[in-house]
Amino acid sequence: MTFTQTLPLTDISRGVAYGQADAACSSPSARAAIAPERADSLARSLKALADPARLRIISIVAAHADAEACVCDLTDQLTLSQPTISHHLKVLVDAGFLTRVKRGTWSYYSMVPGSLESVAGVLAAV
Amino acid sequence: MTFTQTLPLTDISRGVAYGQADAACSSPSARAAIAPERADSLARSLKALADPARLRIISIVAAHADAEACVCDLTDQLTLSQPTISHHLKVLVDAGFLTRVKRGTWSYYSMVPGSLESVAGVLAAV
DNA sequence: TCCTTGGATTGACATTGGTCGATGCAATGT
DNA sequence: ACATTGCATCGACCAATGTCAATCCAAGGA
Repeated sequence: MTFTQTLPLTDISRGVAYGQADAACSSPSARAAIAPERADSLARSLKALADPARLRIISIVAAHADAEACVCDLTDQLTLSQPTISHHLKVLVDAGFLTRVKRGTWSYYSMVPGSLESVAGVLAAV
Repeated sequence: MTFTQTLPLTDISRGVAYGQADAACSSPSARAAIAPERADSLARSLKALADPARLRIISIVAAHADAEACVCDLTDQLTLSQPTISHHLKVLVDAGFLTRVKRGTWSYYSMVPGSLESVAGVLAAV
C-alpha cells in the first residue's frame, strides 16, 4: 500500500473555475469546483480512514485517557492478527493521523492533534 | 461494487465500553471506543467519498447554482469515460450523497442536503 | 418509422487493498 | 549466553475497486 503523508490539507488552495460548458443541459456554476490535486489529497486521507478496523483503532487510541495506546491494547479489542493491526497502524501513521513512540519493548500510538478535525473540515467544505 | 445506503448515520448509537485489559503496557480508557457496527457504517460512507473523481463530482454538483448538474457537465470537466462517470455517480447515489432526477433525455444530479456535513460531523467525533 | 443522442448496464481487465503465516529484530528477563 | 516477549516486515493469497469498450435503452427529432 502506498499512503503517503497528506496532512495538513489546509495549505492547498482551491483551483480556478473551469470553463462553463454552454450545452443545453447545463446550468451556470455558482463557484469554482475543487482542484484536482486537492481532490487527490483529500481522497488519500479519506482512503486511510475508510476502513472499519482503522476507524476502531483511531477511536481506541483517542479514547485512552492519555490518548496513547500500545499494540497490545488493540490486539485485545480487535479480532485481527497482530501483523494486520501493525499494517493498519502503519497506514494511519503514513497518512498523518497517528504518531508512534517506542518505550522499551512497547510501541505507543497517539493521535496527531487536529488531524481528524482537519479532514472533517475540508470534507464539509467540498 | 456494493455500496449500500448508509446515511443518515445519526441513528447509530455508541457501543458499550470494552473490557479494559490490565496488561502492563495499558493505560486506562477514558471513554468508550466506537462500536464495530458504527465503524462499518462510517467506513462505507468514507469509502464512497475516498476517490478523487467522486470528490470532484460532488464538488461540481455542489458548485452549481441550483446544486444540480447533468452528466454532460461532468464528462466535460473530468477526463474519464462516460461509463466510468456513470459508475461513480451510482456509487454516490447508493451511498446517499446524491440524488438523481431524469427530465427528458438528461439526468440531473443534486446533493442530498446535509449528507456531507453529517459524515464530517461523525468523523470528527470518532 | 428510422436515426440520433444522453446515459445506464454489462463484461472484462489490471490494479489496489485487507488478511494472515512465517520470519526478523530489538529489548528485557533469567 | 539464552530464552522470551512485543512488534515490524515479508511474501503470498484472494477480494474489492477503477477503468474502458461494447452494448442496451429511452426520449426526441427528421
